[in-house]
Formats: sequence, structure tokens, C-alpha cells
Amino acid sequence: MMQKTIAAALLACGLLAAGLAAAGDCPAHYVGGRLPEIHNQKMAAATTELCYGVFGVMHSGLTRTPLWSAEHLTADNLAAAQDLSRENSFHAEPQLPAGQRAELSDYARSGFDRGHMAPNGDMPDRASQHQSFTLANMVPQDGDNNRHIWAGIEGAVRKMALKEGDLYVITGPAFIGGKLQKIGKVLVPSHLYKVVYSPRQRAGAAFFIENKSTTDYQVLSIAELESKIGINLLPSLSAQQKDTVLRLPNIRQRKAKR
DNA sequence: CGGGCCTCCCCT
DNA sequence: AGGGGAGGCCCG
Repeated sequence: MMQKTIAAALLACGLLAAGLAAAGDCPAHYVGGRLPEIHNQKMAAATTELCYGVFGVMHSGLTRTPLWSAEHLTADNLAAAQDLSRENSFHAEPQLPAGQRAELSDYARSGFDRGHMAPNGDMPDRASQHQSFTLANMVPQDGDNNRHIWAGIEGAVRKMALKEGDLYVITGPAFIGGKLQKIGKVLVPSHLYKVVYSPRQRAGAAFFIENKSTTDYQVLSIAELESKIGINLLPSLSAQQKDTVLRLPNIRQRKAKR
């Protein structure tokens, strides 16, 4: 059976370097085929676009995390994902130079989870699933956050995509504030976001949450989120579209103990 | 409304 | 390989 090879991905990266940067290497994963634009110059340094089967990430060699991970969720792929059991295969990203990438040792006994940006639960086949376990798709995430409220957000977005038929999703970290923690050489994000864009409704919105044990989260417009993180995530949208807040499902608050 | 079961994140 | 917590969901 034919499968997309790493060699093909590397070739595409070469084409990117040759001048197709506006669309990026994997336009199929992006709304309108447009690559997000990083406006903060410091964040733009040492970035590498990595394209995988059903998602693409922009990796930062400074934070040693993705800055975003972009997916086009479809009902068909999600149906396939539901039939795929989880097989863990956390690994450092071989396409990245050692001086830029996270290693398993950075996360080991760090107290933080290796939190997927593009979630395992979205992956429709074994190859994509394995790709999702690259550390280029991970950030150090508070364990309680990741396993509870964040898992709830991911599940709600999958459910919404099944209902809508398809959905574009961009997930990533935010590094806000002066006292950011590191585990090994990996920067720990202060917040996490997940953008949901519905092509059918031509509108989007974002979950925004602190990277800590909490059940509180915010729903922001695309414009508000972009201003917080300094990235134009959806260059193909009009200003008006970025101000229109798509209705997102409510995520269940934790049941009070008694 | 309550209990049992399954799914979904992970860790050491 | 083994362990764990919480939310979703179905059923009575």
C-alpha cells in the first residue's frame, strides 16, 4: 500500500523555501489555503513548518514547541478515528535539528503532561496517529487541565465537527507574561487556545484557557485571540468575520465534590 | 436521577 | 505493563 513518505514531505519543504511561503506547504490544512502569519518578530525566528497527513504545525526552535497546529476535521475522518485504538508513540521530531527540538528527556518527570495540540482522538489512521505523537505537536501542559477540561474541549469540538460536516481547527500555546517556566529546554506556555472555524457558517471563535488546573475558560473572537498571541491565524478572513463569534458548545464544569 | 460502563487524556 | 481520574452516555 502506498503511503505518503517523509521524503515527499522534505521535498515539499524545499518547494516552500523556494518561495511558496504564502500558501505554506500544506494548504489543505488551512482555512482558504492560507498559512498563518506571525507578527511578533522574536517568535518568527527559528520556525519550521512541518506537514503531516491530516495536520500541519509551525514549530518554534526557541520555545521548542509548536506555535500552532492546524487541522481540517471532516466527519469521515472522525468516524475513522473513533474506530482507532490509541497507541502511544511519543518521539522527538527527526526532521528538526537537535538544537531546536524537544526531547523526551525534557518532559520526563517534569511534572507536566505531553499535551497534544492536534489530538490523538482526531487521527483517522495509524500513520497519522503516529505523526500526532511527535513532540513537534506537543506542549508541556498541566496534567489536570489536559486530562479534564481540555479533553472536554477536544471532545466537544469533535462532536461539533460531526454535526457541521467539517471544521477547521487551529490549536496552540500562548506565552504571556514575564516569568515563564522551562522544563529542560522547553518553554512552558502560560495559556492554550483552540480556534474553531465553520466554513458553513463562515464564522469562528476560540477557546482560551490558562495552562493550569482549572475549569475556567474564555470564548474569544478570532480577532481578540489573534491580538493576544500576535499571530494572524486566519489571513483569508475579513475583519468583520473575525469579529463575529461562532457559538461554541459549553464545556461542562467540574462537578463539585460532596 | 442514580449507577455502571466506556472513552479520553496521560503517568511511572 | 499497570494504574488513574473525570466526563459522556446509556440504562433502569
